[in-house]
Order: sequence, then C-alpha cells, then structure tokens
Amino acid sequence: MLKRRPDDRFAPPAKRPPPAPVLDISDAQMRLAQDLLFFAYRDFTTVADKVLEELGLGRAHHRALHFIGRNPGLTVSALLAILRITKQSLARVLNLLVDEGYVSQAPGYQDRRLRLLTLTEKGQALERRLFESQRDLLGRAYRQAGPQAVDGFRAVLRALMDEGARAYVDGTGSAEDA
Amino acid sequence: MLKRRPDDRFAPPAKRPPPAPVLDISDAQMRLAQDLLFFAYRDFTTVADKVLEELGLGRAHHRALHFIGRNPGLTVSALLAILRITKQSLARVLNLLVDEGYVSQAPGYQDRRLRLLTLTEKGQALERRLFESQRDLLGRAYRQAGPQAVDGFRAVLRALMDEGARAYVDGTGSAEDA
DNA sequence: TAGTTAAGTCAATAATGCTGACCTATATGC
DNA sequence: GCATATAGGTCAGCATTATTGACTTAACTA
Repeated sequence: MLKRRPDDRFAPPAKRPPPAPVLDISDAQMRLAQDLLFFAYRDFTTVADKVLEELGLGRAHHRALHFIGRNPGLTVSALLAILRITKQSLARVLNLLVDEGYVSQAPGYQDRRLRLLTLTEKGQALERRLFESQRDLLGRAYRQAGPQAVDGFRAVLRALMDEGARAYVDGTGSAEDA
Repeated sequence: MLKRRPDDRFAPPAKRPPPAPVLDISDAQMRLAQDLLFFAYRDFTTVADKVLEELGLGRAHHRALHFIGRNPGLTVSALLAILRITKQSLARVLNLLVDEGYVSQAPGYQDRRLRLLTLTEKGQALERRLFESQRDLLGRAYRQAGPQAVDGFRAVLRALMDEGARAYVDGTGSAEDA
C-alpha cells in the first residue's frame, strides 16, 4: 500500500475558501430543494429507525411492513416492483418478518403460485407503531405549514416520481407498476 | 395437486385478503405522505445514481460532493454533522474523492487542525453533472406543480426536518448544527 | 505544561444491496 | 399431454455503506 505523505493530499493553504458559484436564481432554488429533500427524508426516516432499533430490525423491514400493510394480499412480485430490489435482497428481509410472525403468506386463490402477503396482528401492531412515530412528526409539519402547503407538497412529490409510481399513489395503477 | 408438502410458513389459504384498516381520513393522508416521500426520494436519487454508476461512485460520494460544493471550506466535523455518519464511514468516501482529485483539502488559517474541504475543478464538474440530472427532473416537477405548490413543498419539507437542519437551510445556522 | 479538540487510522462487524446459478410448483398455450 | 413461461425460493459470493471501539498525531487553549 502506497502510504501518501500528508503533503500530497494538501492543496496550498488558502486564506479564504473560494466563493460558492451560484449561477442563477433557478439553480439556487434547485440546490435548495436538494438540501430540503435530504434533510427532510433523513429526519423523517430517523424517527422510525429509533423504534426499529429496539427490535433489531432495519429500514428495509419497515418498507416491507409499510407496503404490505397498505396492500394486503400483495404478491412478492409486486413488492419487488415497488421496492426496486432483487428477489434475493427481499428474501432476507421477508423471511425474517415471516419467521418472527410479522407477516403471513397465503397461496393465491386463482393462481396458487402466488404468495399473498398480509400483516399478522403482531405485524399490524408494529407497523402501526412505526407509522405513528412518523405521523406525529408529519402532523406537526402539516399543521405548521398549513393545508395549502400540504397540497403543494403532495403535488411536487407526485410530479417527482415515475409514471408508474404516480399511478400507484393515485390509485389508478397496480402495485406492479410502481 | 393437493399433495404439497406441508409448510408451517404458510397460513391457511384465504379466499380474499383482509381489507386494509383505514381508521380516519387523517391517517390515510399521513400514509399517503409516506408513499409520496418514498417514491419521490427513490426516483429523485435514481437519476443521479445513473451518473455515479458510470464512475464507480456511490450515493455517499454524491452527498459529500453536494455539501462540499454548497459549502466551500467546510470542515470534516461539519460534514459529519450534516451527514450524520461516523468519521470512519466518511473517511472511506472522502479519501477516495481526494485521491481521485474531486476534493482538495487545505489547512484552516486560524486553526490549522482543520481540513477545509473544497471541490477541485474536476469535482465541480462532476457535482454540476449530478446536479443537472436532478435539476432537470425537479424543474419538470416544479413547472408541472406550479409556483404555489413549490412554496408548499418547501414549507412542509422545512417543517419536517430538525431544528438545526432548518437553521442551516434557512442560512441562519452553521453547518455544524445541521 | 496539561488537557482538549480535529482529524486520521486500524480492525471487526452489520445491514442492505448486487449477480449468477439453480430449483420447485403451477399455469398456460398448443 | 407436453412444452414453456411464470412466481417464487434458495445457495454462494461479493460490494457498499453504515456501525463500534481503540488508538494516534497535531494543534489549540486554559
């Protein structure tokens, strides 16, 4: 391993950092939006992470619980399409949730190859608890920002996502498209 | 065939999945917001991930480039506070960015223990490219949703984040608080 | 000078993602 | 009935990004 001497990694000292290049208002607004999304998402997920940590679960488990809870009878394929991860990645998460009794599987009625996923009572209770941590934060934010802001919030987020995901959240598409 | 091997991982088959329990309007709205944030964040980050993939970089590198680019002369401590990761996690990412010539470090002028981080020209070019991929998506979303929606979007995201992060994005706090 | 702080580093571990290969069960089209 | 496609599961290995704990060096500060 080539050990760098400290000097190689250092630029000549600058008295003052160079000014941030902001080209126009529009770009500055866009960069602000990057910040906003990063911090809001960071802190929105953190409140649920705290609950998950107690149980030795991760964010991936939360996502699965959330989407199964919202779509009882969801198939594995549909969940994969939503999460955009591989079958092998989901397997680790889902097998644990099934083994621990949070999720139950039932064969499809018409097509018995399907594994329809639902939350058990235990799973519903956990999902509820996770939901409430985020709901409280979100509720405060909604009240603070006001109903008109909430409409705008939803409109922009909706426009940011894929066409398929948009159809899904609008209720006009299937989970497979998300 | 009925002669399938028994599997205690399977619940008894259910004709129809149980209905989703939606307790009141407010909760349904909150659950929708969870969906919106998930999908919007997923697709917002994906556009930059595609650029990063070509260069063998990850999302962690993008985050570092973004915040150094927005805050030239940022210290390592401040970047750690923003990203909320450990020094060891950042080290891997930052050392690569320095070694590859995206980021340069300069000792602090008053306090020479500090490593003031700035983007090199190469780093600025990459950050710009990453930014533009997200700016294009965001620009379309903003135009589609309209200026009033954008205000609401910003207000809710701002309210979702920590007090420190809020001060940071408002420009009234230091990066250390974020 | 003593203690604190900023940063770097080593070692080990965990969560979550990936690819490739292969398997079973079931459905469907001919 | 048979060939093929589809839904799902599994094994093995690997990459990225995070973690904790312990330690070091350099420089600031009381």
